[in-house]
Amino acid sequence: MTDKPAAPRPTLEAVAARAGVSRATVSRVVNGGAGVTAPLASKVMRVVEELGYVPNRAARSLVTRRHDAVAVIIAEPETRVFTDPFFGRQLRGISKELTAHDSQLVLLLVEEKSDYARVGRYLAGGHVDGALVFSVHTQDELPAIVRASGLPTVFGGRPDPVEESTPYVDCDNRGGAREAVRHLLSLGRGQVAHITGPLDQTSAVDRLDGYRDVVPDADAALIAEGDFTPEGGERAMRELLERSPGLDAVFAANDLSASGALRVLREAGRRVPEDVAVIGFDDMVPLAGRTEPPLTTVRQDIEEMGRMMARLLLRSLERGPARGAAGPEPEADPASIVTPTVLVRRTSA
Amino acid sequence: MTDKPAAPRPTLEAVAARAGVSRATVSRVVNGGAGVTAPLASKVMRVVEELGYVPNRAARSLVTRRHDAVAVIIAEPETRVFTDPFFGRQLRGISKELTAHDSQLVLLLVEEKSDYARVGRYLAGGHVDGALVFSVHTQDELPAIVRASGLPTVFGGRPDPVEESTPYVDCDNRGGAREAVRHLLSLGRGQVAHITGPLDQTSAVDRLDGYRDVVPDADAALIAEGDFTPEGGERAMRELLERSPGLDAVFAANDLSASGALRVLREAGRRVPEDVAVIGFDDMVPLAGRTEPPLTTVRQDIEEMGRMMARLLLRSLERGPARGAAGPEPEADPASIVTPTVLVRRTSA
DNA sequence: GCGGATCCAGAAAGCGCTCTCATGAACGGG
DNA sequence: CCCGTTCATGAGAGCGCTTTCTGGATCCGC
Repeated sequence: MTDKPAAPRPTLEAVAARAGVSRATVSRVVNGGAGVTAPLASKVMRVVEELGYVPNRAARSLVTRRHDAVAVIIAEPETRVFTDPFFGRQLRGISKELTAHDSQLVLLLVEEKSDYARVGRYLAGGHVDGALVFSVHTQDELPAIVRASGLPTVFGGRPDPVEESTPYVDCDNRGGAREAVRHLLSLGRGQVAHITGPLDQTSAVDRLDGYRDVVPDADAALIAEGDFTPEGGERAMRELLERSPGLDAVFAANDLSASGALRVLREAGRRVPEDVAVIGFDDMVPLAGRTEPPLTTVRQDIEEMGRMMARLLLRSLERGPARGAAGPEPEADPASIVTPTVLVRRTSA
Repeated sequence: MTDKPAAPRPTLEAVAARAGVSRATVSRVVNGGAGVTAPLASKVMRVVEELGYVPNRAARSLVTRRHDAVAVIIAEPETRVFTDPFFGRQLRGISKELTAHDSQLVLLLVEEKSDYARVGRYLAGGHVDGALVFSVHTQDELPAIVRASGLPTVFGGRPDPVEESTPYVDCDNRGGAREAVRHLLSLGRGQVAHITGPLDQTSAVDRLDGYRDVVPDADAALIAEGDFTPEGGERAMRELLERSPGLDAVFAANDLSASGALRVLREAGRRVPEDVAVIGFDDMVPLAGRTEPPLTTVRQDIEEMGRMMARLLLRSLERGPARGAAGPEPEADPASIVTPTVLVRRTSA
């Protein structure tokens, strides 16, 4: 009838008593064992094992002021978040890196502006050691809110404007776009159109810039604004066909728009790639390989980007969070990272 | 030159001093203000506001033994995790619900069996109040490990075997499958084939069972094993075409396999839906609406399932975690929830 | 108008841990 | 063989908070 009295988890005290040493010694052993003689250390370890002792994180961070936890903030109102495996892949990279450093991942999903205050409060509350923030919209208030917390931060995707103090990790949107357009040119296409993404996102702007780098004198009629959705891609493609019936290639700012473009081209009786070559961006799984025809696209290593974000953050944490001016070697802030992209050739171009 | 001395966050003590009351009073106000006279309370609140006081969670949980945090454990070796927006959508539902209850979401991504021990340790370490676990494989050790922690838990997807003590939330896989197959029958199809998922996952088994419920006497040649991937779907479809050339309908266990089946059917010169009707499962965005032709499929409300998992867990937390036998009203454990599915008709069937 | 019940506020004891500091043993040099 | 070091260990303070317990004021009924 009487249950076990809820098996109280063993404390440092308990381990110390059982091993016949002081709490301080057990603490030292648990934290790496520096300055404890081997025989004593192994004795303590045995007791730790035996009792199944696990340190109480709350007690520990109360005194160390470290939490071994970082917040991952994903702010995306509805669209894209998780429609697209993008964030998932990124999370995976982050998780791997954090786990390796014995840090926890606290996930904060933000959907509405009204959540911003909550996030700010949480960060200011000092429950985590740092933050990884996904902010893709220009003129977003989130970066400022996060900065106000004073927490070491790394952005995913280039924020706008860029602040020297907070590094970011992004793929080479501009370079990837250039490569895509150059490839279309190398195929002998003379009228390369571009379907942009929503231009309030830096990635969309950068891809457009890359396109312009290669065809600086492109007719404005060859550029149509999309929104990273299949429907937007369809709309843009229809526009383009009307304005520039002679086009023979399309570079879409992402795979989703490209899939929409593909559909419209098919309906219009244009063969891909014979009449019109198409290239997307992202190499989105499982979409890109399953379109009709399979999509040539620019791939970014999303998981690796996540891992880099975490690595960057952890490194700045090691150097002590927000160290004052007293720090001996200023040791430059870790710089932002731009990862390379690679053109994946399939059938559409 | 001299930086501000790192602006120490105000403590309860500071607020108390400033408001001219004791720490205890401030604590009471911060935690709801029960038993404090209105004028005093509002005075304290003003100071809290003024100083931007945020309680230190570590200190609080040290004494309350609550953490206002829930672990979300996603165990999927490579495949599917985040290739598929499934978990992302689920996370969103969970996040919304937890946020509303002021709880944190600690994400634990598990890739290999070797990570299981780490998870077990983390849970046993008592850093979270409960756990939400995604466990779809039969005979997986994870459920046992999680149960060993003694933490209140809710599973996502029916675990196998089911334990009375830990509820789960799943969609009505079997019922959804039945509806799909019945729909095919109602279209006048007489030879309905089935491409299964990997049969070590309960969802795949349940969908197969649903298929069998409707066509109990189906020829074994009409069933081919897939693995929830497009490639598996292609393989299975080819097999089926060879074994049962007369088939006129296919129910694929998920949209990904259905997309593979579609491709093989097209190559084989079978028109969809005229010659062969096809139905998938999941209503996976953005795939299902973009296949050729658009896929008829069984939709499950993933986000809602996530929200329900969180709600179930929070409810059992409110009733006190792992209350002993002394609890006055046993108040039945929250029961598992099976959410309904809905058939989404597009073009393929 | 007095005694007892009621209620609000404060004092103080920890929660489990880390870390500084003091202590004493072991050691080596003169 | 003694003294100054060095180094491993233990004692104890305290991180910021909640919560019991207690004191004192207020209120009610008789």
